[in-house]
Amino acid sequence: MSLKHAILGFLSYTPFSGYDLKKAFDRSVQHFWPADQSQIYRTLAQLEEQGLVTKEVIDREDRLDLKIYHLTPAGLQELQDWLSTPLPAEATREPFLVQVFFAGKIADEEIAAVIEAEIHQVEERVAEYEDMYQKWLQKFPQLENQREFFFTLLTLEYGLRSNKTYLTWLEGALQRIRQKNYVPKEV
Amino acid sequence: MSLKHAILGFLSYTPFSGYDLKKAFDRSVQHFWPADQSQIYRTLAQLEEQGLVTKEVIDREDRLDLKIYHLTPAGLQELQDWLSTPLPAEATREPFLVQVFFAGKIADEEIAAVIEAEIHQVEERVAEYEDMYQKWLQKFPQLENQREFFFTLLTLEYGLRSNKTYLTWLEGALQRIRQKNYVPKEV
DNA sequence: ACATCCTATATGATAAGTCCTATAAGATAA
DNA sequence: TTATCTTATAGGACTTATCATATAGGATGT
Repeated sequence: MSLKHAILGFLSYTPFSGYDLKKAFDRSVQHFWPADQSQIYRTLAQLEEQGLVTKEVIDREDRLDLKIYHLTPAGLQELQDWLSTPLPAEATREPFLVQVFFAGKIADEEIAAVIEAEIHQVEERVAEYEDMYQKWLQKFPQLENQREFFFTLLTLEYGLRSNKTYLTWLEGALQRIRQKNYVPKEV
Repeated sequence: MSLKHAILGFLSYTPFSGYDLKKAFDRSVQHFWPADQSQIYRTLAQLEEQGLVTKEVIDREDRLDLKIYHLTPAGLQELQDWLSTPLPAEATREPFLVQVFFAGKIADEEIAAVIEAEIHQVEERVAEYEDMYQKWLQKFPQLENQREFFFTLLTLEYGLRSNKTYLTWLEGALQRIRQKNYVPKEV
């Protein structure tokens, strides 16, 4: 489970409430590790049980208690162990490829429409990443901890590159379907 | 759930037993939709309840009963509806990117080793896909239903292209880490 | 004044998938 | 002969994640 380690990762920078963790996920790793709000709270409870984080309860009189989670030394150790251990080959699930795989069962115009819809989604994603990347590039020279942000930017760079490749493939596929050119390419 | 639709997809070609479905998954879509054996049986039971498949029980005397599943007209309709409906943007989970994202918390040599391990995995995958692709290319001219196989090959082509892009990114990242060059690139 | 949104935490139900194990018999290898 | 592999189906326990909903107060807008 990476959610656990992603939470430890965020807490390794600064303590967080569950609520702020959710916002941190949505702002940064959402594209490769989305996190459900309720799952964050449940995972925090687990991490506390395991002694990897501690809970600081802040009594705010009128308002609800605020719960701030802190990384423990054991938590930092667990994070670093996980970060430096290669993961077993994962199985990505890509339902869109399942659609393409069985597209022989529907008409060309139908699969073409599905591919077009996918192209629009990917184009939006690429534009969004491009935007994020430019913003980071501008901020970068003034940053302390450039090494830390380098890794953040690496993941964005991956998002950009992989989605651009994806887009190229999608566009090529669409073209070949429209031309009724069902002959595979030499790759 | 795509497993349901992938099963309907296979059954749209020919009836299958649960056991043979598992083999079909492992031979073809395993890289983008792996299927657990017990889940296949459970999903087949569900599909039968929903009237999308029918079960033919073959009594083989000494041996265990063999259960062959057939697609119903409703099953074919469900498959075609699903195939021609664009999917909502999915959230891919990529634990490796989580590792890279938080790699600032470990030493360069440690993250470099993790990246190297990933490179090896991806190289193997690319070699495997290249092999599969060449085999298909040779078979292709003699095939009937070239259009159907075109879509199969498209997914393989995607696997090749995306993994090659991934490899390029991994190698670039490794190089920059080794050179302690933490400056982002213009993308 | 009323509605809606934001902050903030949390539970119940369900879905999807994994892992382990059980059962049963034929085929193959050492 | 014994062990392992392949064929063949299936249930139990568990994990991970999602969705809906509940509670509670503050802030903002119309």
